[in-house]
Amino acid sequence: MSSLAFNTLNEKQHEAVTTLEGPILIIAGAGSGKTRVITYRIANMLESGIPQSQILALTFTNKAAKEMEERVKELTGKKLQNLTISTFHAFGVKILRQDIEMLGWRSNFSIYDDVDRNQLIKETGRELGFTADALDVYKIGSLFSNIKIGRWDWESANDQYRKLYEEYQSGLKLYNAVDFDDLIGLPIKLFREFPEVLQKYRDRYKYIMVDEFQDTSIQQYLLMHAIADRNVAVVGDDDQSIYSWRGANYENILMFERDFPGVREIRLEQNYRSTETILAAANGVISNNTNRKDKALWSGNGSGKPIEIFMPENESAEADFICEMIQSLCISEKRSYGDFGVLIRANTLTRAIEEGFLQANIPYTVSGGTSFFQRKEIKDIISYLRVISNHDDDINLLRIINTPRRGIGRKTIEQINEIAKNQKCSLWTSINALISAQESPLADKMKIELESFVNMITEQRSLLLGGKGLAKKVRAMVDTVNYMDYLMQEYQKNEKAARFKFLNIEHLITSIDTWENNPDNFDTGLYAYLNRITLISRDDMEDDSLKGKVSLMTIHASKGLEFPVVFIAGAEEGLIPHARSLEEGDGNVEEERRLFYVAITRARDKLFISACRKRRKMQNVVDCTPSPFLDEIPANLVEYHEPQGEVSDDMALNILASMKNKFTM
DNA sequence: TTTTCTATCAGCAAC
DNA sequence: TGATAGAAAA
Repeated sequence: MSSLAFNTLNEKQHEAVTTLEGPILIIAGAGSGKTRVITYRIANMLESGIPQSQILALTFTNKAAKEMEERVKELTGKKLQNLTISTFHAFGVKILRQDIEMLGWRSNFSIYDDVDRNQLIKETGRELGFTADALDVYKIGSLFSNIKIGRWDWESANDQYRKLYEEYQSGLKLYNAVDFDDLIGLPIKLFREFPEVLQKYRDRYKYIMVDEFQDTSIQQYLLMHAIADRNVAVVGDDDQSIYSWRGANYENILMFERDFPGVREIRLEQNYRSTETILAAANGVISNNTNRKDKALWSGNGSGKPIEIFMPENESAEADFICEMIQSLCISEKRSYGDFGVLIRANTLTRAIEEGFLQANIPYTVSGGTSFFQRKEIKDIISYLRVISNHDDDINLLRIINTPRRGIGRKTIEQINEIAKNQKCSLWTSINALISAQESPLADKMKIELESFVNMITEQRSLLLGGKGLAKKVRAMVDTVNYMDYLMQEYQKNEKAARFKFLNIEHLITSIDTWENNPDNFDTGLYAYLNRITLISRDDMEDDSLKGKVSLMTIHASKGLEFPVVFIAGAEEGLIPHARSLEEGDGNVEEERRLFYVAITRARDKLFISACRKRRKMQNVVDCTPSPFLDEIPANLVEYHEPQGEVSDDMALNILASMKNKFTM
């Protein structure tokens, strides 16, 4: 008898969980128990005797992958050593580490994130003699990305950057590095050119699942399609497609039906998450979209409380409002801080709200934005590790060669670069050539500096690559390079900042420690660690730290999550829909609406929305209008709190007191 | 030649 | 507000 509690599934869910053979398309509305269906389905496969090694589940975020794995582990009580649950990108890395040598890279290649990529574009562009205004790396970066993911081609794009693109590509190869888009693109290339490699994967994976299918790009679809035989289950919801700017293409659903004949479609339409009020609001909004599959999402959770819309004077009043609400709900409804999610459209909006939290002493975590791993001090340390593991990684070498300051400045680097360019070699090789050259153009002093840098890296390499205890060794390395002294010196005038950065590094080392002591982790080497962290952009390093804290994040980052109480802050025209999306055409407005829909449907019990009347933008204060989407919420579900005009402090306190009263009843 | 200081510019979403 | 490029100072 199966130990799985199938009786807790509804009829449709049950169908999805027990249909293991053949292609299926699961249309899963918001809150319809999608994650549950996927985890039960995997557990069911395992119970039916399908070996772990044959199962491949692809997700969008690390968070989702991790959560899925944990839930399957709970359900089955098994060790999951051979089960592959990973993000598309992590799966790509896995393939490339195995076989990238066939494409001319070495298997210890570095993975460049956007910052690294833009840096490389800038360097390459300068060499090619682009002027500063033609070298908008942000734009060029996204152009290149769009080319790589197959959204644009050179016919339609701006040709003047074509040469730069080619140089950029050969730069990557020279430095033994790949960028994020390559993590999907190169495996496809590998499969095309070396069918025997593809066959390995086709032989292994017999059951494939894809989560958030509406957000997969054409390339990701192709990667999946290359491996898949016919037992493929894709799960998605076209109303929650919010990544078209990253190449998501909901026409993949049509392609899927074409490429896999006999698709069985299963619709999950019962929402288990939200109150009827919240769901009706969401449905009211999304029904304004023309381009969608019609759906009848319903909830049996009772009508619940009305949605409240506030119009604070400015962003700091908004922050105060959110803080007050959270604190009064903690008392009146015995909520804990972990019950709240505060959602925003753009990372720049976090500041005011964070300040509010700090002032009110409310514990919180921010995810997305300048994530932990994007912080300068963390990137520096990671750059050391990357150069230690891959000497030819020029971008990371440049980052650290003079950090902390070693007196190796622009002129010296130019000379190194010159040699590298002439010899078509990496900077590392070029430095070594300079050191051992008899007649060198460099001053002796510089030679000594460079030599000690090279020796330090080489020494660290032999230390870090052998044996156990990575965390300890990293700490020793940080000491060896005197990084802490460097911080103190650089931030003399701002001791707080220095202390903060100091702590971040401690944090990093602790996280390495927990990582290597995790019993589920069999490879605790440096490569494995670097492998893992390049793909983590959100701070899902410590799960337990999330408990008891208010979550502050972008709407994009909130996908797949839920909170008992949700605040949507900054619901203003120009933010949602974002001003940029209006410039680009009306398809984008529909995506903005879907984004707003995703935000609403994160809420279980109660939803607050706020739209400021004025907001600081850059240096000046701008008048704001509420988002037009607010009018699309049926009026009977909403309590509007109109602005009172200028409110004196006394009055504000009174209003607060009465609000608190209302919630203590 | 390298470091430090000052002025200027620009800001959507993420693996 | 932060990052970055160019100018002045060491």
